[in-house]
Amino acid sequence: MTVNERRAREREQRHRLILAKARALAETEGWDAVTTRRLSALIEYSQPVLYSHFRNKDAIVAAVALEGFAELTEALRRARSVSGHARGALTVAVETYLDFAEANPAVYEAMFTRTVPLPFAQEDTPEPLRAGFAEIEAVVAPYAYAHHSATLAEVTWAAVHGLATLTRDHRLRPEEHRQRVEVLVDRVTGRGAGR
Amino acid sequence: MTVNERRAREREQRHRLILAKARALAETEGWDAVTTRRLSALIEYSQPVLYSHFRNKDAIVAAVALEGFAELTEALRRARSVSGHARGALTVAVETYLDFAEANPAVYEAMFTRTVPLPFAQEDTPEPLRAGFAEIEAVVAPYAYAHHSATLAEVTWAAVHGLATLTRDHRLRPEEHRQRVEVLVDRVTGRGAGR
DNA sequence: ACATAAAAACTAGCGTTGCTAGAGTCGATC
DNA sequence: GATCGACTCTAGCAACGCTAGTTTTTATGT
Repeated sequence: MTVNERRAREREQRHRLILAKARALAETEGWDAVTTRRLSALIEYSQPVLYSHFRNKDAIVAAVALEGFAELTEALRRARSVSGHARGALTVAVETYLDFAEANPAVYEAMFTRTVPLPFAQEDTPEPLRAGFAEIEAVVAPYAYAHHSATLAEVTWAAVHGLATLTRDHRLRPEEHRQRVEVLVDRVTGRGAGR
Repeated sequence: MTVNERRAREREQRHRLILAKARALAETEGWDAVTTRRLSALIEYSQPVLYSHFRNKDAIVAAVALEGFAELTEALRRARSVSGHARGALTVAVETYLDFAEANPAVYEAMFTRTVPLPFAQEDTPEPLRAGFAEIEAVVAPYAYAHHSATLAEVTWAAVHGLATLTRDHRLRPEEHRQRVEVLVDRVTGRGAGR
């Protein structure tokens, strides 16, 4: 059975190679450049090999997206573990999120814009997605007050996600980035009236 | 010269027909179904006719997006004119925005997700876009406090836009929609701490 | 009324896309 | 060393956005 084990290992390796090449190509030239022909050339196999690993091209994008969720979640977790008191923690979390989106635009696009139908907010939500939301909830929980922390987490997530996409599409004034983060943190923490 | 005038009128009519059919098809079957062949069949002309009206397919999507901005702006303007005091006005504005996104998913996709490069937040921003942002700014201005109203407007826009897209992609708990709007309005108005 | 020139719309086709059927090759096992 | 199964490749399909070149239509001048 050791032969089959080696084969499985090699398949696994090639699986990761496909995702790595797809991701790299998407980051450098955009997702439109990620065609099955170019991708198969990059991995040095013929096109049909791709289809022995993934059902179709969308499944490749979805796999890259899932990687992205795991990485973003890990970045948020790390940020939360090193930052001190609560308000600073929220600022760091927001900046971490926005930095990730800016540093990995293609991955972020796969996660949200290329709207691959990943199951969210329901029974069969993949663990990385659930964990990512839990990170956001943890960092805003101190400010939920009368509301549920999950609801505040959803609204905060929406705001940060909105900033990420609108910034990416150059629809906000670039020089005001810092102020926007400040306003966002102020309002989420309930310091809106400037007390 | 009256002949040319008639021709220009007919061209204008066909121009609108193309946009109307493209929009309708996108809303019923999604933008992937809007191919140049299907669209040309719908307007009962051959494909090249499309290219005498628009540079390419993306230009058609962009034109639909611009229509959408004008309509959304008008909806916000109307909402603001009928709603009473400021806090209620913000709630109505948010609901109007989210209703528009939900009622016209394909148009909203053209406006934001199909990231057609429309010039934003700079010199040559088209009027409908500028006017739309002005509507948002007007409704949040009373709560800017120490900050600039434009900055609060950007953050608020991001939050509402985030809610619109995350809701569309089923990434938020559907039954909590109302609570999210309430939390959002609370925080934007600076009532976060529950005063 | 008819010929002519210009304007408009069509047919046909190019290169590229995602995906797949069927042929071919390689390697482990008896 | 032959055989059979697993794996990979070549070749090609239908559909895509877009365009060159031809045909048809339409307004004008005699």
